[in-house]
Amino acid sequence: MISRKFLMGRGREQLSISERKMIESSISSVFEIAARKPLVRHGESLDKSMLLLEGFVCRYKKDMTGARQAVEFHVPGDFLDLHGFGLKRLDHDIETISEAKVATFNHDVLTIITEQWPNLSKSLWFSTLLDASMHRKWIFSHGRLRAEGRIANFLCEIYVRLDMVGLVTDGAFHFPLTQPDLGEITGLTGVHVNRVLRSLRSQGFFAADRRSIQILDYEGLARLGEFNADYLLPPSTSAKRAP
Amino acid sequence: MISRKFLMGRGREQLSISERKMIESSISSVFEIAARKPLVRHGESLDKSMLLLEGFVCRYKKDMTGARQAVEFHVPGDFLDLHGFGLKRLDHDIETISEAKVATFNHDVLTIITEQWPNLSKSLWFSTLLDASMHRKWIFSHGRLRAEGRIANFLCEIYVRLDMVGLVTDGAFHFPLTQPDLGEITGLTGVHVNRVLRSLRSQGFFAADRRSIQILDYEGLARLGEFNADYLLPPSTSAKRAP
DNA sequence: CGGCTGCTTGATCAAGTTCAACTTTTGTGG
DNA sequence: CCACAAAAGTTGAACTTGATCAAGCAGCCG
Repeated sequence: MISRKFLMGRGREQLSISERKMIESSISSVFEIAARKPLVRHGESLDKSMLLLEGFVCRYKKDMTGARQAVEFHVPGDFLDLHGFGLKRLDHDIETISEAKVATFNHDVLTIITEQWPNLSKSLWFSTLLDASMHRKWIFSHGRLRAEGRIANFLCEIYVRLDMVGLVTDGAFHFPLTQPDLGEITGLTGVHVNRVLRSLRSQGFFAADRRSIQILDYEGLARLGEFNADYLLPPSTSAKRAP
Repeated sequence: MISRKFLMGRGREQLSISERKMIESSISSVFEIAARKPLVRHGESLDKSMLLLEGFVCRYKKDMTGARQAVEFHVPGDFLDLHGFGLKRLDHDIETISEAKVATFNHDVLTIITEQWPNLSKSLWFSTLLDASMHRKWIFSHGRLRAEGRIANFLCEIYVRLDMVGLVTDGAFHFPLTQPDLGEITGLTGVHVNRVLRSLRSQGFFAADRRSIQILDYEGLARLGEFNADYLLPPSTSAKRAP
């Protein structure tokens, strides 16, 4: 079922069988795309929205010099540009970080959902509210935390979000981000990310090999990064964290 | 009409007469509140949402030490906690900055709107998408701009948003924020805000008396703060900016 | 193989914080 | 309305964080 990870990561209301079927039948196409490719460019007009099925994707705003600030990091189960359904165009770019698999939903089908499927609509709205909640956490992180805290905070976020969609095994997960990527996310330079990562690694908070990370001390990272998963409103069945 | 500023600031779709009447009749109460008072505390469960009619309000996340990071600044016409309708509880606090006047909407009435008034629902959803868009601009500002740029950027934001709801006259507007307030918004200390403000003032970008600001060089501030009002998706009738 | 990108490390520099002191303004109670 | 306390505004000096500049090394892709 294509919507499975969406329901794991973003679903909070119970959906009926017919509602799930409606989601599945709303999909207009599924495609794969290589790493480091643009999915949406800011300002272009949109007539469909994309659900990420596999891989990692990031949204970016560019500064005057072309340097990028990431504004959201996406894991499987996330809609990538559902905001585009309401706004019709985006104020930022969307690009893959790893190779990815994506399902698309035409906006005219989403319009039918908003008109005839109130419970599903609410679920879509809810998903965009979660995006906003994640945005607020990033504002907090960038405004109040020092480099070490920001990085610890982001590691906690991705760990918890990947765990929600079943992509963490024994505290470890696939993590193909480069140090410059982390810099674009945390508002630091790649050089400084390098120094902080090493310090965190040497303190035993996590271990990393080429393309994956294992979290060794989630509690410690959460303390450093002042991280609390409540902002994700985790499904009530498991209000606990830190598996 | 109580929803007038909402329509000026957040309305993008044409609403019918009956839809406007529905909004007006959905209001359950209107109240006034003093400056520096809490409106919503994080985590508390919500059964109504508030529309700001007059005054300034801010949303905050607190760090470990109790220091606050503002995550959104609200002007008249903004819903303050519409996100609470979907999320049922907030991850942050909402507090008045000035004295304020607020209209409340019970969630059961909003539920009726989502079930029976698709066009109105979309308008409410759109308003929360604009909040997310503003959040993203703050992430960019905090992640990529230096102190001077961040402050210039915020001054542009508030100037444009207040202008949209008709609260700017000859480039001037009521502005009761203290320098520590600006620090909580921009992620800087009050001391540094002081130095930067003075530098901007002495360069002729704006003038300030006790409780108001007059923007003298919007273009210059926008350049400094890398500000572009597109992210607010201004009503198409006036895609122009910088009155 | 060659070149690009990322990773690593050191040295220097600049931005912004912290601490401290003092002045001005604002709000409150008598 | 005045006195006083609390908060905001201002300024300087020392200090810290992270950026910038620079250089060498290691993977990876074509």
